[in-house]
Parts: sequence; structure tokens; C-alpha cells
Amino acid sequence: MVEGRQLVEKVVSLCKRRGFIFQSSEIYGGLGGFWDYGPLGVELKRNLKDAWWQDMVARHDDTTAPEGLPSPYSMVGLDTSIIMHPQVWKASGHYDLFHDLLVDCKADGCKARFRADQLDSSHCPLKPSKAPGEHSACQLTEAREFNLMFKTYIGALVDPESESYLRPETAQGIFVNFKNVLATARVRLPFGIAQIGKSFRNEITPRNFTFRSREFEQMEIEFFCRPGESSAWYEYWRDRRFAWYVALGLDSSRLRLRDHQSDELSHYSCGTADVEYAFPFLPEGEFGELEGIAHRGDFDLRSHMEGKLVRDGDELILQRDESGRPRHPGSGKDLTYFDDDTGERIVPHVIEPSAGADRAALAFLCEAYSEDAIPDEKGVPQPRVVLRLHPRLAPVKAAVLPLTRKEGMPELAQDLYRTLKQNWNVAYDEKGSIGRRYRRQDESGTPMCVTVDRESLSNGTVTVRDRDTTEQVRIPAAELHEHLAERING
RNA sequence: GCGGGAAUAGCUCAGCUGGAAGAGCGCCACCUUGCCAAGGUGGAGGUCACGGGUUCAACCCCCGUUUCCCGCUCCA
Repeated sequence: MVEGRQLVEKVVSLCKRRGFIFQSSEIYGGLGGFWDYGPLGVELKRNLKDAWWQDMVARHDDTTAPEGLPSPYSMVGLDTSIIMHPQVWKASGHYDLFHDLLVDCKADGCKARFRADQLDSSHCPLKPSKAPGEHSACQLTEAREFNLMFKTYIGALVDPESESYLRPETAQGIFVNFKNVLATARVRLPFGIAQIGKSFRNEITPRNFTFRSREFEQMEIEFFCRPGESSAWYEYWRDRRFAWYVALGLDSSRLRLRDHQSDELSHYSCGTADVEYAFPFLPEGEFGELEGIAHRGDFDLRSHMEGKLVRDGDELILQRDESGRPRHPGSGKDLTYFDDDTGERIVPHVIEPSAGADRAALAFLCEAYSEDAIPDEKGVPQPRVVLRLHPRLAPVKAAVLPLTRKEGMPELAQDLYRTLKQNWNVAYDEKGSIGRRYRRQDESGTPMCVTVDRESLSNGTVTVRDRDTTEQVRIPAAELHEHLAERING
């Protein structure tokens, strides 16, 4: 059993060797926190996103209430722009929270970092009775701007007035379109809006392969519901999202669902749970977040109506500046919902299942990597590397292999390949020994190998080899389509 | 941001005291075999991370930079 640091190195090495993940801009020396997906990686990640979209949106049944819940619900999708009006990030609170002036102390033995606006109330680590800068040894740097949002300029003119940001999350694109969806999609509460897209955060320390990247892809749902039903829906989404990972193969003890403690909750949240995976690069017993499912109350829609909110006891209130005006005003638009059942106008509550596509892809790769041994022709066990990816996620669904390059086997195999290719990503390979070709497909995670042999030519049957067991069944070529469909779609 | 380590072929790594750039695997072609990797012959692939410096001569020594790893720090 391979684990820990050793497993990380093997997974990273396999990702490079087989074309799953490359470092960005590698020929120029690389760029920290950015990654490229190679020919197999793009298939894996696309399959993952497709599985999410199919399971959450496209195949969602709008007419049936989930067991134990008060009503059915609708699901619709959205694809919003990466750059949005700068006021979006000010009203949402990201601008203030992601944006700090920091001061470092260069003194030997100190090296501490302080928020420039909190120097007076901070304590010098070398002399805790004094504030930073008051001790004789202190060597404070100038205040430097740390902005975890990527800044850019709209239009060719570089000018503070044209500053904007690459979105640090996809969620805000959904909230600012709440009215549009309500007005056009004929949805009523409760309903969810789903979006998959890139987000950008200027992480201080990108680390652990693709786990903490500066450019990453999110799969987010904002689920809007009546305040009185929000707790039930929160539990529904929390359990459903956990089960989704299990169904796709993260079924080991390395996956867990963890409810946040009350002191861990964000200022707006009244309940959050994380789906976490014990990534092999983390210390024993530690887990990394794959997805957060947050009960956000009415925080988001209110923020975009009124402006940036802050907590005041049990309440969220509009933050005001010295002159009493909103610190960061909202849109001023009415984002309330008229409930036909009660005749009341309400601010819907939001449940937000927010998943990281890259983190999920990495977890599935780590979980799938395994080494075993299978007997050679003399019965001697020989080592093997195999990616036991769920067939829905596997980059290549099947490989079609002529046993030899003679007697018309390649021609028949290519015919089958072309037929299957119309429905799935399948590979054709005639190079090297048959055992070598099986191993190549095992390393790429291909769940099935279809082999054309002499018997195929005489009676139209082929063998289908299973990646995980290496067992083969012989079936008529005419039944291949059905056989593959059953294995891939379950 | 701080401290430590590392960087040589697609991957894993050798390379002595400074003196002609290497191996295994992988990849390509041909031959052989024909249902579970590594049989034969041949081949492609390297500005030894990048930029300076020392030296008759640098993968090797020195300085700087970048990236990765480890530990702090940070983590909406």
C-alpha cells in the first residue's frame, strides 16, 4: 500500500508522465499556483464537471419532492462573466476581507506580520507589553498592500477609476442574476442555480500540487428557499453532496463530512459543513476541503440590495462610514420574492454547496492510484500500476486492441473503434505486446480493453478485459455497445 | 513573507578532487512472440532550471533569480 508523501510523488509523476497535469508555463520555468491539464487530464476534469452538471442540473427531476422534504424544486444553470462590476465585490464583503495593508517586522527572531490598521492594538512578539514598532529591536517595513483578489483594468487606460477584479468565487455572478432568473426561467421557491467556472485568488502560499491554486474551477449551487424551510434544505444538500463523492468512488475512510463548530462559522453563516478528503500530502489525521455546504441565510441577497453587511450581535446590519452613509452600497434593487402561497414578500435564504473541481479531480486521482501484482504467463506475480477511476470519470472508456497486427485483426479492430468512438472516448492501440498494451491502459485508468483475436475474425466475438480484475469475458461484437453502456453508466 | 533542502533525457536517478553528458524505464522504426510489462536490432530526445562570476577548462566552486519540496506564517 502506497501512502503519504510517497503516494503524492507517484501521483504527481504519473500525472506528468501520462499527460494528466503539467505545471503552467513550464518551458519558461513554471509559474507558481497555476496548472495545465493535459490530454488525459482534460478528459478527467471534463467528465467530473459533466457528472456534476448531469447529476445536479440536467437530469434533475423538478416534479418529485425528495424524501422527507416539503416540496419538489427546480434547478437551472448559469454561466456568468469572470470580471464583474467592482461594486459587486465591495457589497459582498470580499473587497474588505481580501484586501489588507500589512507590515512586516524584519528584526531577527521576530519576522512577524501585522495589519497596518491594527498596529496599536497588536503586541510585539519580542516585547508583548509594547506595540509593534515601539521596541528598540523592531524593524517595521512600510505598509504593503496585500490583495488576494487579482486586480485588472477595464479598458486600455490604466486608471484607478477603471480598476476591477477577477472573481474570487463564482457565487456572486449567481446572486446578481437572481432577479433575471426569477423573471425569465419560470422558477418558484425553492429552486437552485448552478454554475461551473474559473475563479482566481492570489494565494500567499500556493502549495500541495493543484490543491491550492491561484486559478481554479468551482462548481457552485446557490439554492434559494423559504426561511422556515432552510434548515431542512441545508441538511438535504449536505448529505446529498457527500453521497455524490461516495457514488463516484471516494468511498474509503479518507473521506468525511464535518460540521463546523459554531466558533468556526463565518459571520453570515448559520451552519456550514465541509466534505473533506485526507489528501496524502497532509499530515496523518488531517483533512483538506473538497466542498463547503453553507447555510448563508439572507446575507447575500440583502448585501446586494442594501450594501456591505456586518454582524451586530445576532443581527446583520448595514456597515456605515463616519458620515453615516453605507460603507459599500448595494444595488438598491429589490431582490425580494413574492410568495404567492402566503401573499408575503420575503428575502429567500440561501444554501450554498460550493465545490472545487480541481480539488475533486486531485482527490479522485489520489484515491484511484494503486499498485498491485498480477501473474504473468508463468504464474509469477508482476507489479502493476492501475488507476481505479470510476468509469464515468475515466478519461478513456475503452481501448480497442488487435491481438496481433496480422490476418486482418487491425482492420476489424479499427472498425469497432470507429463505431464505439461515436459515443465514447475510446482508444486504438496496436503497438507492442498485448500485455504491455493492457498495462498502458491500466495506468491511464481505462476501465475496459476490447481485444480482437483470431476467433473474432471467424465468429464475430471479442474479449472484454476488466481493468480492476483483469478478467475477460467473450461477447459478440454486436453487443459491445450495450456492454460498455452498462459498465459506464452503471 | 521567514528559515532549510532540491533542480541533470518524457519519468526515476547516477555523475569521483573542476578535465569529452550517463543508466534504467518510457517513446519511435523494424524483426520476433501472440492474452497480461521489461526478447532482438536500430533510433530520436539534454544550452545539466535561468542569468552572471571565478578558471586554461564549470553539471561540479561563488553570487543572484525562478520553480518545487519541508517547517513556520497566512488561509475569505
